Amino acid sequence: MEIAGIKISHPDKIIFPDLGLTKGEMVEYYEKISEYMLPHLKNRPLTLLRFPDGIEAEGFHQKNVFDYFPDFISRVEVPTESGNKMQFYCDSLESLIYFANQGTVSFHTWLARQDRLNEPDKVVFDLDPPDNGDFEEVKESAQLIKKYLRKKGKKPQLMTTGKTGLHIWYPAQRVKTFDERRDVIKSMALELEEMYPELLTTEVRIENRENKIFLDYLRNAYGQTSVCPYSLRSNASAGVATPLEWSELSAIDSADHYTYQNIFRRLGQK
DNA sequence: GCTCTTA
DNA sequence: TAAGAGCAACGCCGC
DNA sequence: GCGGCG
Ligand SMILES: [Mn+2]
Ligand SMILES: [Mn+2]
Repeated sequence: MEIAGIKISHPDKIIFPDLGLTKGEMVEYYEKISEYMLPHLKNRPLTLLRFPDGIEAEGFHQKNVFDYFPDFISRVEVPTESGNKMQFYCDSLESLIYFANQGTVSFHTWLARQDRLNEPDKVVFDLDPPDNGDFEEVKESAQLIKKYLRKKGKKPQLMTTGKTGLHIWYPAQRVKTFDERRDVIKSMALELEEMYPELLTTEVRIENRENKIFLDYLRNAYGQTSVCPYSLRSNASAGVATPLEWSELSAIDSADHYTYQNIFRRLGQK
């Protein structure tokens, strides 16, 4: 098996046991989704979530390039607390298929692009419901946050994460650093928590969240990542992070409404 | 998935 | 020859 | 400075 010039190893290996979904099928998924996904990946440093032995085995995160990565993988030097690291991004079908063949199930991207690492072009509010949380409350929270952001003149967008939560994000001009945006973003999150105290919490410590939805505004910082649109997720249903129109939200009953199995039906009809 | 270390 | 380890640590928060 | 968190 060969896709985009990449020789696919062990195409019959099972990656998602509950669905019987194989590595070959996963790679084909990323080939088919590439026209939708690549624009979101382009120029954004990445964290790969790799499960070479399937999602029920131990996986690992990867953010630094391995020596054996081929030359066509685009590199970017990233300053960190512990020194400069050579990281990478995905800007072609070839690299997307290469990463998938490496056992990558999920792609998590920066909110800033490779050429200006400290100036985000997106602001994200990540809604993380508690274990056994009610998805209807996540939907309600998303609508309330949408209304709040619109009142502030923003253009909030919606995405299912493919697991249990939703993302609400809006585009930003690359004129401020993460640090320069932090105070405003944090005060919006705190105000939302104050407006809807039954629904939302910004408590970092789980034991203080009282089973409310964690309004995770902390993604909006240097070096942090969140799941990329159209990435598969490492859950049994092979959920897909799916951008939605706001009008579609009422008809959705879970964050993994769209999956490997039905995402192309949706994209076909759009 | 792949490499490197150690046995 | 094979088994086992490593592969993210970073940035933030609140204490 | 440290543990917790994603
Ligand atoms: Mn989340
Ligand atoms: Mn989160």
